[in-house]
Amino acid sequence: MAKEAAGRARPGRAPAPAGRRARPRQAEVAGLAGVSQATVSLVLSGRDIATGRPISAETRAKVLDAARSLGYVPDPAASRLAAARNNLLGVFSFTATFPTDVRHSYYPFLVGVEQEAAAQGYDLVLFTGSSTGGAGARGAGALNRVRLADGCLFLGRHAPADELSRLVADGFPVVHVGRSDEPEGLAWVGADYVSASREVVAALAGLGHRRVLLVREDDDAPASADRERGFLDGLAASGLPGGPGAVFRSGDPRRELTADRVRAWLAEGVTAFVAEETDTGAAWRALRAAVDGAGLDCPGQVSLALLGSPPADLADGPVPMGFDIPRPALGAEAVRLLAARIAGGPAEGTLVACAFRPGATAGPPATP
Amino acid sequence: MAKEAAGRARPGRAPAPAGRRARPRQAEVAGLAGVSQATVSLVLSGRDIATGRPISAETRAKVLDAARSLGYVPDPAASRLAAARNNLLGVFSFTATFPTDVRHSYYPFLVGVEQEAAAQGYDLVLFTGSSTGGAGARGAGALNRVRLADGCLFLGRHAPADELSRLVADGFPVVHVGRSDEPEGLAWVGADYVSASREVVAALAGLGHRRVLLVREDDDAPASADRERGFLDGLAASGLPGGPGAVFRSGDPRRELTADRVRAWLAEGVTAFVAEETDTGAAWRALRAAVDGAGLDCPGQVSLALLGSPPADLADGPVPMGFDIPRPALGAEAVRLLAARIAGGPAEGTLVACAFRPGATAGPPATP
DNA sequence: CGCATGAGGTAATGCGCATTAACAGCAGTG
DNA sequence: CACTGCTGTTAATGCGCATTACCTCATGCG
Repeated sequence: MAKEAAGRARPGRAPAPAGRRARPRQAEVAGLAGVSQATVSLVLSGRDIATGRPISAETRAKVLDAARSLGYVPDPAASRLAAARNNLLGVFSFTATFPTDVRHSYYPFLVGVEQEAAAQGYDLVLFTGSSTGGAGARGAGALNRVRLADGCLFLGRHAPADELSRLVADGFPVVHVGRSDEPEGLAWVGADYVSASREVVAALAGLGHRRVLLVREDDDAPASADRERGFLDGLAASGLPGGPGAVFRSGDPRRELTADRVRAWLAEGVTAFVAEETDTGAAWRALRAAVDGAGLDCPGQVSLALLGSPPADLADGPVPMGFDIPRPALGAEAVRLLAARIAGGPAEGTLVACAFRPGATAGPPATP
Repeated sequence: MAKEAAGRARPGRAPAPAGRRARPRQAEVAGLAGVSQATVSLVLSGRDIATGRPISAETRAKVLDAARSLGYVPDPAASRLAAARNNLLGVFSFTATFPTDVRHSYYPFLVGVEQEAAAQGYDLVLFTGSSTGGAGARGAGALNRVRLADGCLFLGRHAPADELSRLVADGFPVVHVGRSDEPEGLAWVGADYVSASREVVAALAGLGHRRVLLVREDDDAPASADRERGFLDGLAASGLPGGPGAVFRSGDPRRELTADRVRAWLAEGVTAFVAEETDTGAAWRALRAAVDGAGLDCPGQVSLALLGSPPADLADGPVPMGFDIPRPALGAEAVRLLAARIAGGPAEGTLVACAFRPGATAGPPATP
C-alpha cells in the first residue's frame, strides 16, 4: 500500500462522534513505555504469568507505570470482541402477566440469578418486553435476540417449544427454569413438586385425614402435572383413595368451585383440601372463597393446604400448610447450570427440593 | 491440517472454544443471500434508506430472508466497537444492602425502566454485583464495565462522584436516579422531595399544629437534605418556628430517640412529628417505637407523618400521612433522559412530583 | 458519439484488543 | 563452532461490524 500519510481520504470510521475521545488505548501506553502494544496487552491482562509467558519485571513496571499515568482503562467492547465471548447471560420470561403480578414470582428468581451470575463473573441482559409479555416477546424470531448473550435463561410455565428448539439445535446454551421435556435436549432446573406434594399429603394423612381432594387449574403445565402426580402418589403411599375422583379441575365455567359443592364434598367424607399454586393463585383463591362462603372454620371443620407459597396479596391470612419454592436457589442453580453449558457441559435436568411448611390451616379432621 | 489456501500459518484467534457453535455473522448471511457483507450491513441497519443509499427491494428481501432463516443477531460488542452503539442500556446500583431490602426499593424502579426501555427499543444490561455490593462493584475501574452499553443508569443514594466523573468527562451518557450535584455535568432525575415535604408540613399546619419536629437520619444524601429543606420551607410558609431546633438527627448513640424524649417534646408544645424515609426506614422505625413506648395515641395525642412510603414490613400499621415516590415513573423518566443523552441531548436534571398521601396518622392537635 | 448521471452494489479499511508465530539475544552442549 | 534450548519481545492477524471510496452497468442528453 502506498500513499496513506498523504492526503488520501481513508474509509472506515468517521472522525469520532464529537466529545468521545481522550480515552487512551494500549497503543498509547505502549508508546509511553517504549514497548509494543502486544506487550501491554500481556502485562495488563496478567496473561504473561498465567500462560507462562515470560515478561521481565522491568518491562512490567514500565508498562504499569505508563498505564497508570495515562489513566488507561480497557475498552470492554474490544476485549469482548477479541475474546469471542461477552460475559453476558440473557434472561427471558414467558410469564405473560402484568408487572404488578410478575413482581412476586419473577423477582425472587432474579435475586438468586443475580447473585450467582455475579459470583460467576457474568452480567445480565434483561430482554425487555419479555417479562411484561409486551411487544418484545411477540413475533417469530423474537427469541433470536437472546443470541446476543453467551447463553440464556428462560422463565415461565409455557415455553414455546418450537422457538426454543431452534436455539437448542444450534447449540446455543439455554437453561429453562421449570421442568420441561418439550424441546428435546433442553437443560432445565425445576422444583421437586412431586416430592413436596407427596410430603404435604403425608402430613395430612398423619393428622388423620382419610379423604383429601386436590383442586387444580385446568391448565397443562408440567408444574401442575407434577403436583398432581405427587398428590396421587402421596394418597397411594398412605393407603388413601385416589383416582380421578380425588382431583377437581377448576376453571371450567360449568364446574365452578362453590360453597355448596364444598358442603357436598364434606358430606361425602372429604375432610381436607389441597390447592395448587400458580402465578395467578386462582385455585387457592377459589378454594378459600368457597370454604369461607360455606362458613366453615379452618382448621376446625376443614383442613386446607397449598402446594406452593400464597400470593402476596393473601399474605395476611393464616399461613397455609404447604411448601415453599426456593426461588432464589432455583435461580442460582440455573445460572450454575448455564455457566456449565457455556463451558461445554451437558444439557441435564436438575431438581431442587422445596421446604415443607406446617402452617396453621391443617389440623385433625372434625369428628362428626 | 494441510496448509490451506496459501499455506501460511495464521495467527489470531484459536479455532473457537469447543462446543460453542459460532453465531451466524453478516458474512454468512451475505453468502446465503448472494451479496456482500457490506450490503447486509446496510440493509439490516436500515442505513440504506436513512442515508439515501439505494438498495433494490429484491436485494433487501433476499438479505432479510437469509438473516431470518439463519437466526442472525448482531454482536453487540462488534457493533459497539465499529459504530459506538448497540441498543443496550446499563443499570448499575450503588445501594449496598442485602437483597431482601433491595427488593423493595430497587425493583419498583426497574419496572418503570423496563417498560420505557422496551418502548424505546433498548434491552437492559444489569451489572451484577452492583445492587448486592458484591465483587463486581469493587475496585477502581469497576464502573468501566458499563461502557459496554450505549449509556447507563445509576441508582443509589451515595454515588461515588470520582468514578462517575470520569465517565461523564469522557462523554459517556449517564443518568443518575436521584438528585445529585456531585459530578459536574451529571444528568439526573429525582423526586421533588422539597415540594412534597413542604406539602406535608402545610397539611399539618392546616390541621392546626403549631410546633412540628423533623426526625431525620444522620446522613448527608441529597435526598435527606431536600426533605429537610422542604420541611423548613413549609414551616416558614405557615409561619411556624423553624431553625435547628425543629430538626432532630437520629443515629448518634448519644442522641437516641426515646419515649422520654418524645414526652419532653410534647411538654414543650410539639404536637406533630415528621420522619424521613430512607432505604432502611430507620428514622420512621425509631419514631414509631418511641411514640408507642410513650404509650401515646396516634393521631389522638400526637400526629405523625412520613416523608416517603413506609417500608414493606411495616405495611400493616395505619397508613401514615406523607407522600409516595413514583418510582416506576422515575425509572421511566430516567430512561427517556438517557435515550435523549445518547442522541446527543443535554445533561439536565429533572424533578418528578410525588403524590401526597393523607393517611390516617394525623389529626388536629390535642388540646391539653 | 462522448460523456455526465444515477442506480445498485462491492472492496477495503479500521475500531481496540488478544493471540501467536517468529525473531533476537544469549547461555550451555557435543 | 554450528546447534539447540531458553527467555523476552514484537509483528502480524482477526474478532464482527460500519463506513465510504470506488466500481459497473444502464440510460439520458447535447
